[in-house]
Amino acid sequence: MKDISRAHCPIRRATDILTDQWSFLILREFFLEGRKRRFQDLQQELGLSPNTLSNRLKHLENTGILERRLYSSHPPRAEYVLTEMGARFGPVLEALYDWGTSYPETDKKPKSD
Amino acid sequence: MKDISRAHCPIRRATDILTDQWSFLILREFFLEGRKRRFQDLQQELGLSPNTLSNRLKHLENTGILERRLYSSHPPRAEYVLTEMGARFGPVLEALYDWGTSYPETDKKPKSD
DNA sequence: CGGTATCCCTATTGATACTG
DNA sequence: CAGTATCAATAGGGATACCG
Repeated sequence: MKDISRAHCPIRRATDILTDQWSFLILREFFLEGRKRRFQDLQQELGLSPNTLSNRLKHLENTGILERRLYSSHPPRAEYVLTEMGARFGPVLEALYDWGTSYPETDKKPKSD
Repeated sequence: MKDISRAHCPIRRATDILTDQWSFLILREFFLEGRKRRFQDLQQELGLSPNTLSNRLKHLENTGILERRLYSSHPPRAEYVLTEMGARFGPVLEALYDWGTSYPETDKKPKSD
């Protein structure tokens, strides 16, 4: 592994933004389903409450990972798209996917402590 | 990006285990500082309270990512080491490191929403 | 359709003191 | 040294109803 310094650590910067229950999974939808996602799409795909989704989307917007585009307000039509920074997140998800794939499903149980 | 299905998604498996504030950063110490870490090392390196560290270490132990080795109880001497599964986490941290490196420090502020 | 507004619950975290 | 015990604050999250 390359030189990772603790001061201003890039991993710390990443986890400060992303370590809630949903952010990784929201971003995953953009790589799995398409670059443009709508509020209702995400809600159905992920099965989370609208207020939670709203909070997380705003957070990802404020941190420059997603961009919100409002096309009409009546009826409302909004789309969320990955920014440059958001698009660069693909390799992280791939690495996480690979790791998760090799995680044993049965002999160790997540969240059971 | 490869085929990522939502049912039994490996990324979901990963985030179920790791999306708290500290787990990524604890694991990072094992790649940055060495494969064997002691309780006090981690506490000083990360600057978290002992109960929080204790909780997270137990969680990582229960999920098969770290192994705890107790060598003597008086004075106590314990070491935490990466399991096979834990060692495979390196690429994820590297990808996250790369992403974090390209994250702009100034124009967008994490955790400020 | 794309959200807000409430209400409420729980997990995570910090601070601090203490123990074998 | 390696934790545990308490106490308390707070952020994340679910459920539900509602709004423009």
